[in-house]
Amino acid sequence: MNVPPPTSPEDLSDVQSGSPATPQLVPLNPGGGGKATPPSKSKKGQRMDRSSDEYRLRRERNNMAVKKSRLKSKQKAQDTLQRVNQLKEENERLEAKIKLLTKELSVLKDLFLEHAHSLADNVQPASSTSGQESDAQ
Amino acid sequence: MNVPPPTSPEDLSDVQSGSPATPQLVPLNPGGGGKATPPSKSKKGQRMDRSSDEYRLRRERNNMAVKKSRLKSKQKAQDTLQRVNQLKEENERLEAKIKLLTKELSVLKDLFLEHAHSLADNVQPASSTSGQESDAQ
DNA sequence: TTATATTGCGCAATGA
DNA sequence: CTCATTGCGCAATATA
Repeated sequence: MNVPPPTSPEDLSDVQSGSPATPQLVPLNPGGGGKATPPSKSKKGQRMDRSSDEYRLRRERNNMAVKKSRLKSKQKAQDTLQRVNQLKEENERLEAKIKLLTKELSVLKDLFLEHAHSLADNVQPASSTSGQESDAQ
Repeated sequence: MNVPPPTSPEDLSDVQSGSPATPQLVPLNPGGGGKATPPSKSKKGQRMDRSSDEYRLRRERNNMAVKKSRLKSKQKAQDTLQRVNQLKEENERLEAKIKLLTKELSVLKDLFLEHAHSLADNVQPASSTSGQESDAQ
């Protein structure tokens, strides 16, 4: 994802002032040769001067983009966290409901058993006293 | 948690040196005032030279700490994401169970009604033909 | 006060 | 080319 300076990390120096105005910048020449603003400006391939307004503009834009991206990232993280809480709540709700339903079922089954006994006492002697059932996974 | 420079966001820095030999120096004078470097040598209180080995050491350590901290942060985020999936799964499981229980309940209730009708036909003439019930929230 | 942990920010390389 | 991401270093803070 990131490639550390493969051959030579030439950059450096900047340090600018945060508030006032003293962007007195540094010269910094590329090769040392004469070409300052040659005819064919191949602005690519070169590290570009930090003084160039082209450079400054690009930097500022990137800074904005970075800020935006990070904000977005942070937002997403927060949303995810919120989602966790939401899901936890819903989980509790569901478990409560399960508990309720289970209890209701239990009551009905008991009634059934009771009734079965009545029937047994009245019409049938006794065969098997089972009223169990298994729970599904 | 964090306190963004309320009055002046002075920061800006950077300058990463790829090569060991770098900076020649950056004076950096306070503004004008009187106490710049008080009588004795209070190595603190000032911005410290970037060439000091003390400085370099501190920087390197901080860089390590930053790296560590960010790694940790990233880990946590990932865990949170995983937690979301886990909760979503459990939620589905619970909903399935609810569905099952609801169905079971429905069956039992129908049996009850059926039975009730039988009883009515056998022992009781007829009172009310209602077999409705409401569902609890 | 010192040491480490967090956080915001700019830079540059790289991905889209 | 422009914008979005991401690793990294710096410095200001926050914690310990």
